Amino acid sequence: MYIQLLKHLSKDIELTPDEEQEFLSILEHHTFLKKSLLIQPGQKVTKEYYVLKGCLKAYYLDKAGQKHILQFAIEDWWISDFEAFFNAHPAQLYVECIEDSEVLSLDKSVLEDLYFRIPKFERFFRLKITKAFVALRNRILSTLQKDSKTQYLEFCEQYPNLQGRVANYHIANYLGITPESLSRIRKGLY
Amino acid sequence: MYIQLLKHLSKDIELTPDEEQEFLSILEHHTFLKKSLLIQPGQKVTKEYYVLKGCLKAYYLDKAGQKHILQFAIEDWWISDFEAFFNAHPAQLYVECIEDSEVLSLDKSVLEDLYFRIPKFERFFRLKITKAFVALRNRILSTLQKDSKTQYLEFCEQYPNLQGRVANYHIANYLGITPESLSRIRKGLY
DNA sequence: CTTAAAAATTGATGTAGATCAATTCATTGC
DNA sequence: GCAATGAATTGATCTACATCAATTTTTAAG
Repeated sequence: MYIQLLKHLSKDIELTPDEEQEFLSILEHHTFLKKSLLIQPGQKVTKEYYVLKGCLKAYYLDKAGQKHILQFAIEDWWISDFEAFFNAHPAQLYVECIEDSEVLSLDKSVLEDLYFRIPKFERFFRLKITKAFVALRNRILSTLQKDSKTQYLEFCEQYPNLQGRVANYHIANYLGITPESLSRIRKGLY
Repeated sequence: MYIQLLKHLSKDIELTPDEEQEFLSILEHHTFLKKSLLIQPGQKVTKEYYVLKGCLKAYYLDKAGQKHILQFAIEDWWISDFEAFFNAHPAQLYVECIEDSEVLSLDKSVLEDLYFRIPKFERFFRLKITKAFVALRNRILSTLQKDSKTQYLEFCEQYPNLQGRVANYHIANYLGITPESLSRIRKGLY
């Protein structure tokens, strides 16, 4: 069942079968329908989610009512309002299913317990957050440096599994441009 | 001498005097003149730097020869090409002193040794990178959401110690706008 | 103090991408 | 299979900020 997740862990740390079992035992399995909200602004965020199946987005709704997508997540990705999760602040983001989805949830306090018992997991999540940091750094470099067309092409290259699966207006939103502009970019104008 | 740094550590972890000494013992002290390069593209990056005194910037030079500043660092900040440092890739960034500076360097392999001996330090750097991740997330949210004027005002609010100390054209570059535009923003136009 | 170099400002003009308003195309539920 | 709703496209116009070209102000070095 969770071979996928064990393989995911093994990319960064080596676990004994017992440790693997211990990790699996602290996860909870959930299924959600499309449009379900896993997180809403104001809520306490005690969980982060590993996607077994489906597709989700994390977005911010600004004062003017504009959505801004910060992250997508499909199979084998983690998603949450990480700011809120890490700092025990109220959520600022929505996390919503774009497709019917199946996820495993990991509770913060249970995880912190685990860190003390098996420091290897602290290492795992340090490495994970480090990669996320690098990805964001590169995203900022892109926005500073590249025009929208290049950013779109790089997005398609970097996330070939999202292109086609996620609506174009979502991608446009993620890239910080309008659906109209993205349409023209895809037509080869600009 | 390094009270500042010990205080910095104590914000996130509690150390015994022995552990504090052990940490200090693995650091190296350096002084650099303004314009010195601590890191250049292509180099191996084995160190991250804690700023005791002075001011530095980390920037990327794109194919068109344009600079893009990703980070400033003043007293009590860490700086490096973190992508290269974490992933043992060749540097993509320059790290350069904007002022004469005094830094402590921390070597990656020595640090990883330390993680095994004292897992508390793995925790410390996990928390550090987590905060850096959150800061980047908020920076992306800003660029998606806010006009240049708002971004500039927020920059001044968030880094009151940098505003005034760092040249405006550096700040403009960091924000991804031209010095001309920043000048007009500061004049109240736009 | 003087001069050169670096930084900031100002004005005129250009442009990528936004916005607004239809229109067409695709998907979903009945 | 047909509305109805959601998504994508197209065209006309607008705007925040870029670019280019001087000019002025500030800083630093001899």
